[in-house]
Parts: sequence; structure tokens; C-alpha cells
Amino acid sequence: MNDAAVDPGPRPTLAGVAKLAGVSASTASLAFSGTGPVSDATRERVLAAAAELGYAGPDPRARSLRRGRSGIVGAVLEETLSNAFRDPINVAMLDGLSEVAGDADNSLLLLTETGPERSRLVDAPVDAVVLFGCSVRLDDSIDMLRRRGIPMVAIEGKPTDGVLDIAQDNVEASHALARHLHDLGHRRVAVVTLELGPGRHIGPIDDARLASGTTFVTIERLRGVREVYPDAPAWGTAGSWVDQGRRAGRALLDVAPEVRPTAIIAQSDLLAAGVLAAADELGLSVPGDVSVVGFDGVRLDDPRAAHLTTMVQPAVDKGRAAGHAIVQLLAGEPAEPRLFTSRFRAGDTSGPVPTATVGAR
Amino acid sequence: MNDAAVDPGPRPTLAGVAKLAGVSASTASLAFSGTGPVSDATRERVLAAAAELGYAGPDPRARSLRRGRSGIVGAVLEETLSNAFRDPINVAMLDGLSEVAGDADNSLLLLTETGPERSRLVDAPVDAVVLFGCSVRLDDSIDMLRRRGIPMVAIEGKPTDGVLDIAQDNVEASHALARHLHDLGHRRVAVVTLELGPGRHIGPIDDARLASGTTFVTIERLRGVREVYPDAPAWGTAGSWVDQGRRAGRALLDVAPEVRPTAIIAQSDLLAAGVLAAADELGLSVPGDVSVVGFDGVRLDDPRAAHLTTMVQPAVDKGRAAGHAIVQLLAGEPAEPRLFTSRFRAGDTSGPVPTATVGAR
DNA sequence: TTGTAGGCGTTATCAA
DNA sequence: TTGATAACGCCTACAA
Repeated sequence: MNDAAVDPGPRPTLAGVAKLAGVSASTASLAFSGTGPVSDATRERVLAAAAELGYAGPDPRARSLRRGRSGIVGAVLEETLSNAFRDPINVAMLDGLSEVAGDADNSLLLLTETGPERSRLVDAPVDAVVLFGCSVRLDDSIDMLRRRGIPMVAIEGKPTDGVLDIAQDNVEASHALARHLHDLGHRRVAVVTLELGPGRHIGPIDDARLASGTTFVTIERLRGVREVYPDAPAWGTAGSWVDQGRRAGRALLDVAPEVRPTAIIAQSDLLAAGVLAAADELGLSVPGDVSVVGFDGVRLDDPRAAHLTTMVQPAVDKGRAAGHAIVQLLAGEPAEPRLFTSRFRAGDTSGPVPTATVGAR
Repeated sequence: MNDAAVDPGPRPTLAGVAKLAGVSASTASLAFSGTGPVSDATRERVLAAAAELGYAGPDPRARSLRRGRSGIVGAVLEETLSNAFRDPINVAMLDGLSEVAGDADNSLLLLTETGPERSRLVDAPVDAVVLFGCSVRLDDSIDMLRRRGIPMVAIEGKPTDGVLDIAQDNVEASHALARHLHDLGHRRVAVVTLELGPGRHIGPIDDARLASGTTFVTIERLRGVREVYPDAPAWGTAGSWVDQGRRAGRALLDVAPEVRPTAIIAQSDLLAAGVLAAADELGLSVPGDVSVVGFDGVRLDDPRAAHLTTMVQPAVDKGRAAGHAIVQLLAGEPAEPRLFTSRFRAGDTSGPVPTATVGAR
């Protein structure tokens, strides 16, 4: 009749299917959801009608309004994806979360709150949210979500009211690393930090800068070191990747031997790998001339960092714990905050302080 | 009056805010969306009422039903996140996509279709979908989405009806790599492939296995090599990570010199890095004893692979292109398929065939 | 500039 | 086992 075969017309709806099948919309709904009692004959008829109309099942948007659930968990990162995922530790946490969330039929929505622009976070149809390290910048959004009753979990975030905390013993673990070096006799020790926020300032961190820092994990890890080395100089990086560590390493190590640190504590394994590369380029032997320790305990492909002295943290478990917490909160059950502990792993990148620093080489 | 201060009661809605502000719901809606004419006084009143009730803005679920848009783009991967993100090439593509999608106010929903279980893909409130390499396994889901009129874009997928193709010159690029080795005199060349699907079979790939393979990119890249080396043996891996390449390298190289390949073509840079590690462990020099080439042109931290001979592909651009296509399709505009080309990059891991294979070492 | 009305597509509740 | 009814919370013509 009509030559406009191009326009498929309005998409079929459940109501349309029901009409064609000669049943009520509610019955058709039951036929699809599998919930509730429907005779086989009726179900067949509904499915046949659906096939005929090319109906692909209930519209997820309508369903989520009606049910009050979207099946989506927001994963909030404060970096671009390529920066965040450059470090395997983040991928591991996300993987653990994804596993548990997936088992509960939830998918992950990637939310990168990278700037101060109006955040997509508050406009996203999420049932719950996991914050991967959250800084002050997000406070407004967090407020909105709290008002909406959206359960929130933070992994290594600054403890915040109404946000369940999945924490890591960053202070103690960093303290332990520093202790390890102190026991080896090191007295001139420098720290290469993760991004301190806000902004991506690269270079020495003085007290004023530190006081204005926003990234909780960076501050905590530095604190742990300074419990042992109160005056340890800190070098801030733009984030956890090898290049940044290399750059920091060159800045810290390419100086006269008598002022050169005998050990460097990097706040991540990736940064440590960069420091090792820098030492290599400067002709310094590790741990002969300088000791290097990392943090995270991730598997690195770089052979130089294969046996890094580091603190191993249970990253996947942390992600899983966040997932479990979310699932519980969504079920209306209470969830407990968690504190994960790191384990010291001795490698071959740390050793006794060089006996004669001056003139050595 | 009531001692139940614990129950915040039902969440406030736009209607509630409107009532408190003494305006109609539609006016309140306008006050929030910013669209349309509202007097400043009224807006103030509405916002004040919202603040008083703790209303955090329109419910995204209701909004997406009403508007027919959720602001969500699905990113479909066929692996666990940690596997997918282990290779920087995937992260790069995702980053490009995220950039463009984000500019258009869309967020990415991570959908890992890792098994044959009922897919979450068809139940997710997505406006559009980007498939990262899609195999036959997804055909049913793709069908559903097509019926629903959800725009789909595939990056390096098997060309499929109704799915916009963002392609890569995999055959030609692999051909070029093989040609390069052929020109250097190599005649005994082996291939280390990406996962072939279905399943994660590791080991030699014979013709029957190849015929049952599902992963398009793997098949294409192998095809390109076989145009030059019709009989090149292929070793299948479980995926693109260094360990897999190392394992493949050991299997292929730890044999008598007279049958050992003089060159290995890895289908990714990560796999190539693994092959280099294996060669190193076996005491083989590169490219003295064996040449190794990769694919992708990603930046690797492993110093051994710093100057890998490879084909550089514009991964971020591919992700961006997918994003642009999605944005156009969502706007009802037509979008063109794209074909990206790779660029040969000579490194120091490929060289002339060893003159005396036998007895060398 | 504001209000009224209707519906986006489902599903929960209840009664038949 | 099925059907009628009523939301879920919002937005957008259109009328006032």
C-alpha cells in the first residue's frame, strides 16, 4: 500500500506485542520477565507476536524507571582513561569490581571527573557509585548523590560522611618501607610521589604545596615515610607512569654524589621502574649506588623491575570488596568499611647504604 | 511530632519541589533544564524549594525514558577488563572514544561479553554501542540491538550488516611486515598470533583450527603474512600480553638451530616483547640470531622492546573515529565507514638473515 | 512567562 | 492464570 518501506515506523512496544498476541500488557510483561505464572501456550503466543513485530524485549530505559534500578554502577576516576589505566593497579581494582558487580548483573559506567565542568556523574542513571580515590573536587557531586540516596563506596578516598570506605594501610606500609631502608643504614632518602593534586605540578614538593594537596593516597604514603625520615625531600609527579618516574629519578640522582640520595622511595611500582631506568642511564648501580623501592606489587614487564622491593597490596580484592559493599547496600543491607593491609616483599633493588658515597662511582 | 527521624521518606520529586515553590511542575522543569523562558524570581523560588527539600535535580532514569536518551554508549569487549586493558592499544582506542563521546555528553558503559550467558548488553540502557572486535558469539545480541534501532559501530570487527565499520589495513600491514623480512632474506618465519577464538587454545594452529577461528583481526593479520610466506607456522596465544609472547617464543625458538625460525612475526607489540624476552633467555641475539617484529606501535616500558620493528596504527584516532560516528548516527546523520592505515616503523629488532644458521650460536 | 494535559514503556498490585 | 489500573518522574506541545 505504502511505498515508504524505508521507515520502519515507531519501534514496537510491549503493548503492541500484547495486542497482537491477544493478551494484556501485563501478561505480556510476565511472559518476558519470566517472573510469575504464565501458561506455556500464552508465552508462546507472546513470543511469536514479538518475533513477528521484531520486538527485542522490554526497553531498558522504561524498565529502569519503573523498577527504580538501572543495573549500572558508576566507576569514578579522576583522570583520563589512558592515564588511569596505564597503571595495572587501577585495572586490577576495576577488574575485581567488575567481577563482583557483573555477578550481580550490574555493569560499570566509566565516569572520568577530570575537570571542574558540570559533572556527568550526577546526571548518569547509576544505582550506586564507586570512587577511585576521590579528592575535594568531587564534593558537590557526592553531595547530590547522597541526597539521592545513591550508595557510595570509595577506594582509598579521604574518609567522607556517607561514603563507605575501602581503605589501605598506606601510612603503615610506607612506614615499613622507610624502616626497611633505615635498617639498611640509609639516611639520605628521597620520595617520588604520585600526583598530589590539584593540578599536575611536577617537581619538588615543599610544605606549602603539600598543605594544599588533595590526593589522599599521596599524602598518606608520604606521611608514612616522614614518620621515619621527617626531612625526606619529595618530588611530585603528574601520575603513576614510568616516564614520570624516570624524570623524577634523573632530577634526584643526577647530582653530586655527596648530596645524592642513597635510596629512593617511589609511591608506585611504575614510578620505581622509571627511577630504575634513570639510575641505569646515569650509570648508577642498584642497589650498589642507590636503593629503590616501590609500592603496589604489580607485575611489571620491565625486566629491571622484575624483582623490585615493594609493598604488595591486594588490588583485586579491594575491587571485589567494593563490589560486595555495593551489592549489599543496594540490597538495603548494611555494609562494613574495610581496611586492607599490604605485605612487604623484599626484592633485589634495595641493599645496604654504600660505604663510601664520596668519590664512588 | 513523629519520632521516626531516621526515615527520610520518599525522595523529593520535581512535583514536590514545584508544589513547595508554588509553581507548576512544568515550570519547575524549565527552571532546572535551563531551556525555555523562566523569570529569575521564579527560578530562585524553585531552586530554594529544591534546596529545602534536598532535591538533587531530575532523576536520570525518568529523564532518559522521557527523552529517549540515556547519554550512555556501550563499549563492548570480549574479554575480562584486566585482559583487555593489559594491552595499551585497547586503552588507547577506548581513550579516543571516551574523549569524543564525553564531549558530546556521553559516558561509556563497559560491557564485557565474556561468555555465552544471557548478555547484559541487550538489557543495558545504551543509546549506541561500540564493539571492540566482535566475533560471531555476539550475533544474537547484535540482532536485538539492530531491531531496537541502536546505532552500532565496530572497531576491527568482521563486517556486519547494520554495523558501521572502523577498519584497519591488517592484511596489507602484515603483508608489509612479512615483505620486510623477506627482503632481508628470511625464509623460515613463524607467526605468534593473538587469540583466535573461540576459546583460548594455546599452541600451534593448523588449518582446521584456523578455519574454526572467530577473531577477525587475528585471521586477517595471519592472512597478510601468508601472502608472503604461505607455509609460515602459526602459534596461537590466549591474548595480547607479554607472558604469552614469551611462552610462544620459547616454544618456537628452543629448537635445533637448523629448524629454528630466523624471524618471528608477532601480532602485537606485547607479544613481540615476550618473544624478545624468550630470545634473551635462550641466549639468542636479536636481530643477530633471530629477527622479531611486532604490530601496533605502542609505547612499551620494556627497554628491550624500545626499538621494535613494527607497524604503527593510529589507535587513539580509531577510537575517536568510532566516537564521531556514534555522535553522527545519534544525531540522525549518516556516517561513513573508515579505513585506517598503519605505518611501517623500522627498529633494531629486525636484520638480515643469519648467514650460517647451522653451528652458529 | 506560566499552567494544563498527556504520555514515554514498563511493571506491581490487586482483583477476577 | 490473566487483566485492569495505576503509577515510576519527567518533559514538551500547546493553550492561557
